[in-house]
Amino acid sequence: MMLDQYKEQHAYLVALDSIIMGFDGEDLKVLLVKRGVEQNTWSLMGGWLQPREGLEQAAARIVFDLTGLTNVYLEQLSAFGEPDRDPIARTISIAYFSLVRIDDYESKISEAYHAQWFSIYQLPDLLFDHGDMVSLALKRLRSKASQHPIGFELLPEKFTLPQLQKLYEAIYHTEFDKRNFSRKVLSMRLLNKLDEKQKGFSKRGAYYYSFDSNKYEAITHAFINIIPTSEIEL
Amino acid sequence: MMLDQYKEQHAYLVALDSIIMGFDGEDLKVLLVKRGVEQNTWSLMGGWLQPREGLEQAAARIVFDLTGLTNVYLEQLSAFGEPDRDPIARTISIAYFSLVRIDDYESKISEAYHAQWFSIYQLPDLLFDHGDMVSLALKRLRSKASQHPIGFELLPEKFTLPQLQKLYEAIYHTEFDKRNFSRKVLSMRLLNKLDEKQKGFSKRGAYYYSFDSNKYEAITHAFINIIPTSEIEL
DNA sequence: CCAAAAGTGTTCAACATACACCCATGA
DNA sequence: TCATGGGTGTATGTTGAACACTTTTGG
Repeated sequence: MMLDQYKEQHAYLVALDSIIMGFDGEDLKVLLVKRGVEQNTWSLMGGWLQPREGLEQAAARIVFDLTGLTNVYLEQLSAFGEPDRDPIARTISIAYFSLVRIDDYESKISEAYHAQWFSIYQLPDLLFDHGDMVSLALKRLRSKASQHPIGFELLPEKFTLPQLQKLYEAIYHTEFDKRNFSRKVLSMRLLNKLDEKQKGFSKRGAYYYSFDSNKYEAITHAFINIIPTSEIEL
Repeated sequence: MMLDQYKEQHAYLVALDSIIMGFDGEDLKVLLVKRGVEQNTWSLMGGWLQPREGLEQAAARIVFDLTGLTNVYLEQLSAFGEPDRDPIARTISIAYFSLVRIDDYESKISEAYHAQWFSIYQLPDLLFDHGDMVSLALKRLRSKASQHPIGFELLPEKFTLPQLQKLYEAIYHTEFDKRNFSRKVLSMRLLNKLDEKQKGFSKRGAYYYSFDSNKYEAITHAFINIIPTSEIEL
């Protein structure tokens, strides 16, 4: 039974948009699609909230529809609700940002949406306020990644220190000193060095490491200051 | 003209809830009300999104309705949308947190809502998921206040260093060494020391300071590490 | 004159940064 | 053998944290 006080109120369309980010070894990338109404403009992957869905659940469904991936990193970014943000009808959009392992995605890609990865630093014009969403997502990623180990969501299980460094350089769009970087990263004692070396990329081969999430869970305040403080822009 | 693709979609009620925080010189406080449907339970101040309103605009209206204050600090916290969060009807709520100067409020308070300040560390049971909203707001306040000068939103224009320290101690629920605190805070060079001393509180009287927002605008990365890093919980 | 709060400096340890050379290997 | 990327150590300055005494003044 709905009370009168509720009945009198306007209702609104509620959409979700996902900023899906990946890392290809060189660049930080965003996955864009050409969707329904606006076939001329690149946009974020999105969809409508369904009646019995939670918000994060809906965002996960939308990421799954495009990438075939489950259990990806997902974090609510912000709700966007300017009255005219969508000229067709008033829509409240809740933006989620999502980090995926780009190699996993390659194997599961759905062709239905003509999806394409773009460097986050060279994006085309985007639909509605999707450009704002991406800017905000990058800001959030930088601030989060400086204090939480979410970078590993973008790398394979096994990765080398040079790969990890390239990733952080892509996120912060700058370069780090490799000696200081490796000292800092190893001093956290959250990486396990494997016996195996990467083959085929460099002649010498770099050791693989894996991130130890159990150790991370066991201690708090662990992931502080991996990035030189002078490089952090908040 | 609305496209069919839009017409087929469900629409939802959209509400806004405000976590209004203040500081009384000792404790960090949250302003709660007893509202409409649920007169037995304390809840956050909230309201419905109106058809031509932006989200932040609506949140500002709601804060104004309760406190009579305009130009308060307002930041979107998160959207809450679990299907059954409101048992009466499915509602998406967008929570904003807001910082007010508690003395300004005293002079403008509206009696209509039976509002009351509660210490954030001793809250009663709250309506729906409002308890989660407050927890999240506190987390956000801590993380934000450690790197941005938003604490001043909770203090009068003129404040003493002991007052500022008490504020940060309330936010982080801990104690700081006053020698280290004043050194750090003054080393930012964002406070102007006034000639005037506080009267009536202590015998000696503490100098008043004011926050120089122009200087803050002029430099970036300014407000880093006011809080001893060991005290920051993110 | 005394109680209560304000104000102030130093020492030590930890961390951040800058910087350059040798190593391993496939081609 | 050489070119390419991998890996490591040291010295210096800066910052963070711990710590105690003197000053002011109203009652």
